[in-house]
Amino acid sequence: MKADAAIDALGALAQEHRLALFRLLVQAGEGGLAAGVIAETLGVPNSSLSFHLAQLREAGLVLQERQHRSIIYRANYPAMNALVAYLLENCCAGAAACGPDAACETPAQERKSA
Amino acid sequence: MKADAAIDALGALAQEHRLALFRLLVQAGEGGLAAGVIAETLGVPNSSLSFHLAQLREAGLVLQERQHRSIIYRANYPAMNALVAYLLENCCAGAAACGPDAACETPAQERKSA
DNA sequence: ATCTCATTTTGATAAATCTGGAAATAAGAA
DNA sequence: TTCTTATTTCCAGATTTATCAAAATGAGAT
Repeated sequence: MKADAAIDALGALAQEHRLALFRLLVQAGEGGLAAGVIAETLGVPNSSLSFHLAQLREAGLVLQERQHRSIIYRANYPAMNALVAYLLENCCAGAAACGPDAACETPAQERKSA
Repeated sequence: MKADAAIDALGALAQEHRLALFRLLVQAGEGGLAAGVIAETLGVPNSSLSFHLAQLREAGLVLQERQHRSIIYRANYPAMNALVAYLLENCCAGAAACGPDAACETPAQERKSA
């Protein structure tokens, strides 16, 4: 992952409605949710929600697919994984000094290849 | 972690210089780096860097400590861990459907308690 | 073809953010 | 104290972002 992509993704998540929206999709799983359902769940006007969905989609964090009359959105898990990996890259220069709270313990290192 | 804190952290990271700065500190490890060293490394004017350091500090992502004439900044690893955990919370509603690229495999779940 | 529902685009306004020089502050050195 | 170095605060302007009603689009249903 390149810096620009990470900035886009982080910026997309750094907003009240979009963060709630993304977490909603993350928790919804592979089935995803229709735009209208999301708007109602979050209590956001359709036009605003559409704007935020577009931001997340342009950032690569969500995928969209038409299903009958609705458009289904779902979280792009690999993209989220790549973002986390980017943040933790080369954490602590590999030093053992990272400690248990350092976020760069073994699981995080594995995440790099995801 | 609450939504507001996560938004602050994500917003702090969603900027070219701050993302480079944070990653620099993450890779620098517990020793941290002086503000001046960071400014020179990133090629950013002092006043701008100070602004960005303050953003990251207010978001809780970096810690500062005076050392002689310099002020040393270092990454707040537990805060970063909490942010990642917040994003992955209740991923896929615990369904096995997450798959290998779902970012919510076992290591991610462990992250929640960090 | 027409009707209806679901979603997106438009457009205008309001609010927040980034930038960097100059001045101010903080703390050790001479 | 005075000098020097390190960092932050102030300021103004330029850029980006959020909001949402209204109009436009898209795709089944009748």
